[in-house]
Order: sequence, then C-alpha cells, then structure tokens
Amino acid sequence: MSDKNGKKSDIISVAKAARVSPSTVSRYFNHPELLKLTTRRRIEKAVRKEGYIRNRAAQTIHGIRSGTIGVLVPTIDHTIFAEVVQAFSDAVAEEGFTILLASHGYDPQREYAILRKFLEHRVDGIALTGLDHDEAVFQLIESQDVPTVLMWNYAEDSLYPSIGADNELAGQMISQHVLALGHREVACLFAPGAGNDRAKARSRAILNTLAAAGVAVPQDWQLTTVYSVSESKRQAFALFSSAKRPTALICGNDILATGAIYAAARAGLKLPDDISIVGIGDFKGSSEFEPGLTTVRLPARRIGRRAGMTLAAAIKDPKADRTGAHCAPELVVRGSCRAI
Amino acid sequence: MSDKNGKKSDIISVAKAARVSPSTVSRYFNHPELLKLTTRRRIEKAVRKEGYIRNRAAQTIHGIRSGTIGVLVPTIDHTIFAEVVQAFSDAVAEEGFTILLASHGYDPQREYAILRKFLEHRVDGIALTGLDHDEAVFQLIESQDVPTVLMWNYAEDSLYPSIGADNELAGQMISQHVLALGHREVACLFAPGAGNDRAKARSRAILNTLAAAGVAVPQDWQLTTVYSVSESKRQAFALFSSAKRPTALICGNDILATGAIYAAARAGLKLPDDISIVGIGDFKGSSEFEPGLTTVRLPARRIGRRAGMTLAAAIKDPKADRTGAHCAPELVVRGSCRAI
DNA sequence: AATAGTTTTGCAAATGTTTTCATAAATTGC
DNA sequence: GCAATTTATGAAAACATTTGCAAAACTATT
Repeated sequence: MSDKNGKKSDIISVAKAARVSPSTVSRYFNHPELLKLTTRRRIEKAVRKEGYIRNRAAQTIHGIRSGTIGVLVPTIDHTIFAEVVQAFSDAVAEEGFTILLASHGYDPQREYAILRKFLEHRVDGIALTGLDHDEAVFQLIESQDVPTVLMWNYAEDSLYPSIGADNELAGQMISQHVLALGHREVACLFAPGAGNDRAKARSRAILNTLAAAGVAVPQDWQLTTVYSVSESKRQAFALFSSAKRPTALICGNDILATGAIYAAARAGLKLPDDISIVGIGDFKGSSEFEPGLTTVRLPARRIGRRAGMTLAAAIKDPKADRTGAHCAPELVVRGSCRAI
Repeated sequence: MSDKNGKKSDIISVAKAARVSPSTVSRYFNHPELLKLTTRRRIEKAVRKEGYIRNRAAQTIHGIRSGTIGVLVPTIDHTIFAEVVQAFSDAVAEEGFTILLASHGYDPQREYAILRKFLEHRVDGIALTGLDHDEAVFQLIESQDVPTVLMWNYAEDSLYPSIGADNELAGQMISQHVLALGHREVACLFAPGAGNDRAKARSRAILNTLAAAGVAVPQDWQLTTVYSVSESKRQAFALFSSAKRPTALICGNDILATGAIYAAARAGLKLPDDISIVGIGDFKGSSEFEPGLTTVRLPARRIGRRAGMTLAAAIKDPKADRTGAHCAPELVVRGSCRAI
C-alpha cells in the first residue's frame, strides 16, 4: 500500500507521477494496446518508481473476476488430497488463478461455513471434494451460480461436473482381483463412511463383489478404522493375532494397507506367503514397499489437473463444456497379493 | 451475486427489502449492537430472503482487512508441508482468516511472482517457508509492509519472525546420536540444497558434527537425491550393493530414510543388525515401520499452528509481539539404529 | 493548409461498501 | 406533557478502480 516513503501508492499517484489521468493508468494494465508506446513507457516507469501493485479488490467490485478459486478438501495433510490440491493449484495457476484453500474435516457444518466465506471473497469458481454434500451447500452454489466442480469421485449423473475416479469401480476391481487369485477367506479394513462418499462407495462395492462371488465376510472381519497408519496397524495386528486368520485383507485405501503391512511385519507374517494385503489408491510410495503393494491406482494428479482445467475453462467461458471426466482407476499388480 | 430470481443482491437490495437505508444494513453486519432489535430482525429476514452474501472485495477497498493470508510453500504434496499448512490453516481459520495457498517448486522467480499476486489480493499477512529468499522478495514485503512470518526453519536473527525448528541443531543431534552409538563408517543421503536452506543447514551440520568427531565421510558416501522415496531407494540400494558398506546411513529427512529402509529390505539387509538407518523429521508413519525409524522430530503441526497464531496476532495488533519461536527438535530413538 | 479519419486520452459516472456527521425518534426526568 | 438526553437511522462522501463517451491529438489525404 505504501512505497518506501510511506505514501500510499494507488492508481492516482501513479497517474500523477506519469502525468496522465487515472483512466490511462487503468488502461495500461487492462488494455495496453490502446496506449501510445511513449505513454506506456512513461507509466511503466511511474509504476516502478511508486512501487505500485494492482488492487484486485477494487477491480472485483466492477464485476471483474477476482482471480481466485475456492478449494475445499476434507483435510490437507493426507497424501491423496495434498496431491490433488497440488495438481489443481498448478493447473489453475497457469490460467492466472490463485486458490483459497480450506479443510472441513468431514464436518458438513464447517463445509457450509467455509463455502460462505469463499463466496464472500467472490471466488470465481469452487472445487469440492466428493459427490455428496449438504442440501444447503448445493442451494448456496445454485443461488450464487458460481462455476463448480466436484473432485475425486466420479459419477455420470452428479449435480455438478465430477472429475475423479469411479470409487465403486475401484472397489469392484480390487475385490475381483483378490477373488481371481482364489481367495475365499477375506477380511476388510475400511475407513469410516460418515461424510465420505468415496469410502462408502468403496466398501459397498467390495462387499457386494465378494458376496456376488459367494464370499461372505464375517462381521468380525469387517474392520473400520480412521485414516491413520497407526490405527490401522493396531487393528490389523489384532486381526492377525486372532485364532483364525484370513488369507487376504482388502484395505479401503493405501494408508490403511500400509498400517496392515507393518502389522504383518510385527506379527511375523511374510507377505505374500502368509497373508495377502491389497489397497486402493496407489499413493506415492505404495510401489516401493518390499514387496510392492497391489492396489488400484486412482490418478490423483490427473484428477487435480483435469479438475483445475475444467473449472478454469468454465470460468473463462460460461458456455464451455461442463461435463465431468472419468479418470479411470487401474489395477496395479505388485507382490503383496499372491494366488492361492 | 444473484438470488433465485436472478436479481443481483447487494446491500441496497437488502435495504429496500427491509425498508431501511443501506447504511443500516452495513451496520447490521459491522456494529449490530447499534441497531434496534426490531430493525435487526427485519434486516435479518431481508438478508435471508435476498440470499445476500457480503462482499469482502468492497470492504477491502475501505482499508478493511481482506481476511486472507498468503501461504507460500515449496510444494504442497510433501507430508511435511501439508502438515504445516493444515495446522496453519486451522489456526488462522479460528481467527477468521482464509488462506491463499501457492507453491513455488523451489523456484525463486516463481516465489516472487506469487508473492506479487498475493499482494494484489491485498492479503493481510504472508507466511513463507524457510529463511532464505530473494532480495527482491524481502524488498517487496518491506515496501508493502505486510506482516510476515518465516516458517519451518528457525534462526534467532532472521529478517522476519521465524517459527520453526533449528535445522542445524537437528542435523547435529542425529549425527551425535549415531556417533554415540559407536558408528564410524557412516554414509549420508541428502536432499539437494539449492533453494532449500533447511536441507543445506542439515547436511552442513551433519558433516561438521561427524568431522568434529574425527569421522570423515568419503565422497562416494555422500549421496544426494531429490525428495522421493523411489529415488532414495534406488540410490541407497546402489550403496548397499557396493563392495564396502557403511554401518550407518544418515538421511536428510524421513522420506529419504523410507526409501533407504525399503532398499535395505530389497538388498536383504536386516535393520538394525546389518545396517542402521536414521532420518530427520519424524513424519507421520515414521514410528510405524518395523523396526521404527530413529529420527529427530521436527514438530510440523506445532510449527504451523504457532506460525498461524503469531501471524494472526501481528495482523490484528501491529504492536503485537513479533519475535519468532523455536520449536525445538527432539531426538526420537526407535529401533532402526543400533549400537556397535 | 484544410479536411476527414483515426488514434489516444480525459472526464465523469459507476461499482458495493463503510463511516462521519447530522437529524429524527425514543426515552428519561421532572 | 415538555425539555433534555440518549439512541437509532439516513444522507452523502469516501474508497480504488473501470469504462462509455466525448474531446483532443495526431495522420493521411487532398
């Protein structure tokens, strides 16, 4: 706001320094091609001298885009979301947008409150995580009609363009693989479904696919644990220490699988001879375990990038293609699951 | 901007609906205690009916704070930064701020450009990662005098309040531990120091501490690798497969150590009997390995939270205490490093 | 050198708020 | 029931810009 002399530097002070009118300075930034080369130079010098920095807030009240996009994720510090956010941010940065980032911790109330905040800032677009959201959330978006995308999960009939993987399909793929390898004694380790349609879709699909093949997962082999290596390690360890052990453990995501792998090590079980473990996600590092984790890749970076590009396009051109995109999951077979 | 009827809804339309003047509506939001209860009710109803959402952009040009803080990290999708950002975001959210997040990928040019963007948005505060930045960056901050904190690394004499761990000390601590356990054949695996004062400080301290104890690390045992499990695994595997093996490997951070651990598994080496491996960071999950990773904890969450609180305080009260804070690193001894 | 045409610039209104100051309304004391 | 306070509201200026329109400054043409 102030240059080295402490004077505030606005478009007017620049205009004075360049001996032109404020309008001309405005044009210098917004339509430079309308200016004579010499005035352009003069203004450039004045801008530098005054240390002037454009004020987007003042532009925004003229209906000009704010250049911000609100990104709302459950938590930032989970590999998956961090990757999506990184890719998203990079993609929209190329188009000149900056992201407002917030996390709601799976709390619908907070999600609504944050969304309101985003709208107060007059974000040009909104990216939410997952398909399911409070009715109030959708109403708010509808009423303000801000371009919106839903990331991470994919469904053809989602309310807003969804860009992500079909989590149901992912669950199906991994269980089919496990079945194909001959496993019939299968346990599951899921993330809690509350406020998390991705987790819900996966566990549903896994259980259904197994059931369809005649494999029923007993109640005490259906474990649920928060998204955390240590928690899943504890749970899996308990499972492995019990009298009857499954031949395979299907985990709702790779983090859970990581915990399970460590639990197996602690329990003295060798992968994949003593126990098969699979995950969903193919997070950074999942390929590096010894043996590598068999999983279903959900292309986080691709999703983030694509979501960002779609949203940026929708903002720049309201008539742009607003259909979602399915970033197909992909079975990645490594050494952690063997045939029986 | 528009309610369900497509009419734009601003403070004036609300005023009309409530049959009061715009000033009164403004007061309803900013100084509700000045209003009569009945008018307050009337306005409340009108706001709801019109679906009005405050416009921070319009407030901001009145010199009112924008309610945003610019956070600039090298990359978002590395555990450490994700954790810091999460904690930071939570802390400032409590004070009503939303973060503008961007990553520069260790490119000073981009850092400067992003900073400018932040300032265009009239952020109320800025959080940068690390102590070292381009002269231009500091000049820009200086000229706009925006409250600023430097996160992650700590130094008493930093240009702006720094809140983080003393990375030099961390490097010292881990190498002292390794030395104390009797290791003399020590190899190192560092992250590249370019544009990364944290990495630089650590490797410097490690080498110095070892040297001071009379342990010289031969050139071909000083490995450098990008921040990636797969890369460090490759490098460590090469090291472990060579004719002469060190008794201990000190890694610049836990991610690198993770790769090294997998490399050991692949090379058929048992931890800690055949090789000792240590890291720096104590990232999520480092405790769960079998055996757990001996490392130096850098309290990411505490740093993020503290940085957020300090910055928020500095914004709200320009005379607030602006000294940094040292979140001391802490040696965490687990099973991955044994005495010789 | 005058005219017509084109390019460049400035004026003034507009944007959505906040805030100061003044006025109107309500409350109190008598 | 009236003046003196106190409280609640409105009018208008201010904030930092953009933009439509008109005026001024150039160029090209004759």
